Amino acid sequence: MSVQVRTRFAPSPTGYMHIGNLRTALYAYLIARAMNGKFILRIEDTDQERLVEGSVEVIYNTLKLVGLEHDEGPDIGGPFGPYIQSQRKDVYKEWAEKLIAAGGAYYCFCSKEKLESLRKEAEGKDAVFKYQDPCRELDPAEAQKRAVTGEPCVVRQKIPRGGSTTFNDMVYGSVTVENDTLEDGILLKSDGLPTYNFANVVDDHLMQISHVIRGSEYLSSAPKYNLIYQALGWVIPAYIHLPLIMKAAGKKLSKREGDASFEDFYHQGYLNEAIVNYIALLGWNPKDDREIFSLDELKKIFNISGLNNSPAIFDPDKLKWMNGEYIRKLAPEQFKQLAMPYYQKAIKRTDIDLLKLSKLVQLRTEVLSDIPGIVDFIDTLPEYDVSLYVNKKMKTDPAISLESLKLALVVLGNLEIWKHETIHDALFGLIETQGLKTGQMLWPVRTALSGKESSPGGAIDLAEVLGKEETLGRITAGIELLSKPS
RNA sequence: GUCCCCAUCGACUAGCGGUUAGGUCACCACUCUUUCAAGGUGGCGGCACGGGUUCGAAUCCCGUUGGGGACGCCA
Repeated sequence: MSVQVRTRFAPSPTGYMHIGNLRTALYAYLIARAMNGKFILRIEDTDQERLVEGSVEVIYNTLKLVGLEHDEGPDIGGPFGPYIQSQRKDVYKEWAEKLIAAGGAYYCFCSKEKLESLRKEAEGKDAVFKYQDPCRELDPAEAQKRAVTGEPCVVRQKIPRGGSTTFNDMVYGSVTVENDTLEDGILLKSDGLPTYNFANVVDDHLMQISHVIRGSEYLSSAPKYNLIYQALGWVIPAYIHLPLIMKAAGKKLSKREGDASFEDFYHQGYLNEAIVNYIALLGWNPKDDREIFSLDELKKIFNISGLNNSPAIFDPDKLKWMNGEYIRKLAPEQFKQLAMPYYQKAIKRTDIDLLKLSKLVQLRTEVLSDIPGIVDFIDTLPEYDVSLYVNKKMKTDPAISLESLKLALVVLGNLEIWKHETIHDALFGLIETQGLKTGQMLWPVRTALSGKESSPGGAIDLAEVLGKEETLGRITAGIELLSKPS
């Protein structure tokens, strides 16, 4: 039996693309691709109150940015459309009526206010409100009559009394729940739109979704959905529930708690490839020791058996490391392109060879937003203390440094051609003739040029990038600083 | 409160009855080196606890503890 594998990503347009959501999308996509199936995008906008304008675009943009191309969806259509739930109202109504006819649901005429007050009352008793709906016992024919005449009502699921429901999950195995712990949840709201509980079942069936992939927060309600499938005589899809991604300290990863959306990371200077790679490994592993995977590679090797079932904590440190790996792999020109906006923030001078600079900065960048801090000395020499010239390992102190700088100033001043090689030869010539330790010359020069404890490159690199004039100026400034009586 | 799920280094994880419990991040040391990075080498560090089952348990079962989730006219 070879049924077409079809997976879907079904986000609600309620804001930004959460990292956990993205990972769900990634896995759904990878499972589809690995099994030669289709990946469908469906927008679950049945809660009109939570809609956030522009969030559908965020979803499209994010998926596009990270390369998760869908085969069917609102924007590109497909044989099972519409793919936006708010446009499928009639479909849900039709199936709700069929479900009622099949004995799997009933009309409920209880008011929202009544339920709310009952719920509030229960809260005080340290127990959770479980509603015994009198409408469940209504005569179906009469109930239907009332509904048809326009009396406000909802449709509730009719959970069988007694017994238990078991379902199988490809990650969690077999899960059994006593029916009596389940509630007669609302399937169709009074505004005629379905709740998730109903819409996802109807759409997954109608859109022929073979593998339902979603976060494990749905694990405990999955039996309810199965009851609907059964009542309607539908084939139950394969379930793949995913462990949740948490923040440190056992807190759920959320927008409130910090930077948990894809956009945030993206704007901070994380590369989308690195983000995808990192989250792919949060809850899945390839069974070997490799960790760096492109999306194309993942498409080939992703398999459900590598899925993990315990919650994972999102580790920003490891993401950072991985991002650094991706940055280092970039071609220098590519890096320069990506770094450009950050250079523009920190460097106003126009005489800097940014490609040369990039070669120095690239190795030292983990996140693109590090860049301004790395190159902040380029435009203007920071004020620094004489103590920077003291370095035990380099065997330098202010006195030696002063001598070295004076010598360097002359030799470099005489240089006709200003490039790495000539600067190198000039300085090393000096080191040899003066019998200096390498560091005794190079450390003072590097310090004078950067005014910083550490810099993206050594003395020669910095001199080359800064240019002759600026180099001589900064060395002169260093000499002045060191000549001042302390 | 009720129900469901989970449990290997600080973090991500490999392990699926017999391993010196492996890898990666982080951390530390050393090394390379004209700083810092990057690279190389090494180190630190773990099977939550208690019972079983078994010749033998990280691995199987039960309980405890801890963590997470669900219990909305949210998804």
